[in-house]
Amino acid sequence: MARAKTLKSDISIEAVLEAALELFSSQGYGATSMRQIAEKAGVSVGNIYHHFKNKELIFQRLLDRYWEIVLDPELKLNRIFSKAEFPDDLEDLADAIEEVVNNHSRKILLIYVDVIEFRGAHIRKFYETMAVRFEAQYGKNLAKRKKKGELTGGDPLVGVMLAVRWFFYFFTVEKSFGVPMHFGMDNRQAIDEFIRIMRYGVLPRGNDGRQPDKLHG
Amino acid sequence: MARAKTLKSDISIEAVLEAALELFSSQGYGATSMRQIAEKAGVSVGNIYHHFKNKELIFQRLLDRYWEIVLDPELKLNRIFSKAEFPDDLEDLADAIEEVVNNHSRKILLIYVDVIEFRGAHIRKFYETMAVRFEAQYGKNLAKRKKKGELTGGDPLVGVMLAVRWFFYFFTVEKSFGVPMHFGMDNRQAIDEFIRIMRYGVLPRGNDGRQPDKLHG
DNA sequence: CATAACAAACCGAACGTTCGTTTTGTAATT
DNA sequence: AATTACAAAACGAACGTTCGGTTTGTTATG
Repeated sequence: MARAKTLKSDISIEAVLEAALELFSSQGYGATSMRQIAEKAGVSVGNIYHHFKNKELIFQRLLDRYWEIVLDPELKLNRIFSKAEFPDDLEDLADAIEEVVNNHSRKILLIYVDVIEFRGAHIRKFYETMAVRFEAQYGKNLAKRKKKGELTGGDPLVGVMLAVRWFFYFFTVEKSFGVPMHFGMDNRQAIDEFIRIMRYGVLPRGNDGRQPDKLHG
Repeated sequence: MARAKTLKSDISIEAVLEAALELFSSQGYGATSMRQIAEKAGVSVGNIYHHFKNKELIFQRLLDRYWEIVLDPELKLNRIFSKAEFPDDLEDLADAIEEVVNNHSRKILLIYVDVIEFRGAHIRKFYETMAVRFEAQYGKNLAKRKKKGELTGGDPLVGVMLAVRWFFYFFTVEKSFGVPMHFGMDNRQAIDEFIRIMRYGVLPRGNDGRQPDKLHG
């Protein structure tokens, strides 16, 4: 099959996916009709079914695209991961995550749609394998730094994951929940505070007489 | 109007709200029909409209109930807030938040439904006033402790809000996203690590040569 | 090069249902 | 008798998917 046909298909498929992304992320999955998608994409309902077997496969495809993006080694965020310089990379992590959230906020909303309407069926694997992915990227280097006394506490991998997950969530609330400055300050300031807390904690250093490895109370 | 009529009404209203909560939190708002709610509640569609003007008011009512719960001064979590003992109260905060999330996970999912289907219209106020509420509870005591050198860094109120919001999010992912142990460890362990990081940070204390108030890089 | 056959892209109506809300009653309570 | 709780049918739509075509692009053939 030659190029013109492929091109026509690709254009229609892309229009359908784009329309569906906009509608699913602003109405939910079940409340979005195929007619709405068709109208928004500028194609017929029959044509959608020519390219996609059913509605759920459209949804699945959109989420798969998001996983492709966030797992792409060329993504700025993943390049920071591969350098494994935590906690020195916290500022860079925050910036890169803000960029991902700003560029892909609608796809991120699909995660919540999935949680509600599919009980997380299409996102489970990504979250279940999260710890393993971070271990693969940061494990070696963190172990080395811990051994050299450059990091303290328990498993430093938790620090990485906490920071990353938190930044994703924070920027999503700011952008998609419609509550900018929900910490009572602008993003930059809030991120600086988070980073400080993650690096140094909230308890003073030096003459506080408390041991870092002793749990309180 | 006397008691028997009120009782009948209350029973029906409660059944409708309970049915709607289950359906909205597992299907989304737009994909849940009034006939489904009626059937699940064991009443007629007409009867729902007798008690509620329209579908959205049911949804609104459910969220209002959640705000009532989380803002109730008698709630264990709010009693911890009122004592304002951060960061000593971190363990208690985590426990109380886990309890809220476990008891009200469906209502919490409505927040995400609102973000997607109503662009956060019914939840905005709660998040917008978050910082102010924390300031009212913790502001005075944190300022005192900071002045006495018991806390370090910038605004300690950020530490409280970070902890609380993070705990809510973490437990929600564990419970409602269907990915228990998504940090590669059980809840208890993960929470212990978070608390340690929030108190002491990930950088060692003592001979690290870095000043806590100096931003990195 | 022109043409016919073929395959894929595309369309819109139809199938068998379902929807939010209103209307018109009945039953129960006051 | 008046009011409230409740039910079921009706109003004016809308839905996921299939079906029976039409249109467009490609390939094979003379």
